[in-house]
Amino acid sequence: MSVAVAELTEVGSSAPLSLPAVLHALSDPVRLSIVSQLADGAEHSCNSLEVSVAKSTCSHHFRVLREAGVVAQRADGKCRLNRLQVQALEASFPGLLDAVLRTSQR
Amino acid sequence: MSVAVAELTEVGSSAPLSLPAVLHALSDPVRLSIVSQLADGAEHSCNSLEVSVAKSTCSHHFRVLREAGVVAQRADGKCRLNRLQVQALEASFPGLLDAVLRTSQR
DNA sequence: CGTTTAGTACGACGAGCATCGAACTATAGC
DNA sequence: GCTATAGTTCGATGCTCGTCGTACTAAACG
Repeated sequence: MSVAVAELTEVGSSAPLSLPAVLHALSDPVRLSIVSQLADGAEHSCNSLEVSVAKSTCSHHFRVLREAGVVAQRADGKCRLNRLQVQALEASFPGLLDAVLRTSQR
Repeated sequence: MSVAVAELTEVGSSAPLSLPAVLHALSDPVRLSIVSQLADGAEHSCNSLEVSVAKSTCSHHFRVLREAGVVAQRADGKCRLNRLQVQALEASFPGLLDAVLRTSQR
């Protein structure tokens, strides 16, 4: 079982982006909090975010977000920098991210 | 086991409306299809909608949608008429329903 | 090289979910 | 009253999910 080459440098930029998958990714409070903290447009490492779960659980949530195409991850030294896939989401589901962020950030 | 009185006339108009719950309700393809078919603003009975699952499964999905505050149900003769809770959703999560419907209806 | 730091992968566990068929309730029509 | 129609409720089943601890990988720092 070989791993896609792209996964080593950049993940999350070429998925079909299914609406149910995106909605499911956003339907968990922890993941919603992550997305909310990523909404400043900057890149954040995993542990620079405030999450209330164990490290492995956090990694799991990032994977769900990645596989749904909500976030992208980039290796930087010993950190992984995450950022919201704003443009891709906006292209597939215009207005959705804004609507979610507007109410979850409050 | 007594049933709440309100359930016989009207359900779904006084819930706190949690964003994760709404997103979860919308994250299932069958429920997304139901919501999409309800998007004309009219009331539809359960079996007037095109769903690909058994009657009991359909009933289950309507319950999830109801409990999340996405739809409301009203008894009418031997039918239950369902309608989208457009105003309540718009009040709590402005733009969300539009964003979801715009892409799921296509 | 050894150690710390950042994150992933792997089971494991318990809870929840989508699905079904069958039984039940209630309304409508004959 | 009987029957058909419309939904709900009730297990049961199998899958998925969120959570955790532990083990692992890889980069940085001494």
